[in-house]
Amino acid sequence: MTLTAEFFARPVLEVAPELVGVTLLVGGVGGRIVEVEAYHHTDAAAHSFRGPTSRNAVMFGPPGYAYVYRSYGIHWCVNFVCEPKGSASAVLIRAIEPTVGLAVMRRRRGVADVRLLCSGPGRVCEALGITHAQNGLALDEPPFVLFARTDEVEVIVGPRIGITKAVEKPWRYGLKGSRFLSKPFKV
DNA sequence: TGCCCGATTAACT
DNA sequence: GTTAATCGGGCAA
Repeated sequence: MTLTAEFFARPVLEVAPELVGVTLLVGGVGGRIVEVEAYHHTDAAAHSFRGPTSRNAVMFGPPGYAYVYRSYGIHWCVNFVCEPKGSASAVLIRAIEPTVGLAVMRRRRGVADVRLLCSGPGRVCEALGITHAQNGLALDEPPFVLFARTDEVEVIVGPRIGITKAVEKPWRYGLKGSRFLSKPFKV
């Protein structure tokens, strides 16, 4: 079962934990999402907090689209836009358990260790070949494919990583016990 | 226009 | 543990 736009047209705090365990492929390469973070437009840490700009325009559009931005001038990071159009809320994909296209991902990343392929938002984009070229593309059309969870998963919650505003909000979600998290969750 | 800083990563000591 | 790489957004002047 693949995910469609309706899946994303709900509150971001509801969608984010449900993305843990979902399989993401880009151009036939990817794996199971094990870590995400939610960003809401009323949240000082969100790019959309200060209103629309050319960079974050996709966040202000309809749900079910990819928002890709450049991080620290070096890396790409990918978000899935949620909620009704205009809410400007999205889920950052922070880590994936690589399952499909291991050889392609190893070549793109230049590392052999499977645990280092997709454990971090910049690493996910490099391994899956996501760049500015995918900004604004629909998540239910090629090159994107999203497969719904097939089993129940246990999701753990904690504060988000790498931000300086709204640090206390527990809007990071992870797959319990996964070896592929970007950082461990505090017990 | 200029300056500071960031939803990061890898390579250092 | 610290720091360089590298650039666009946001804000002050």
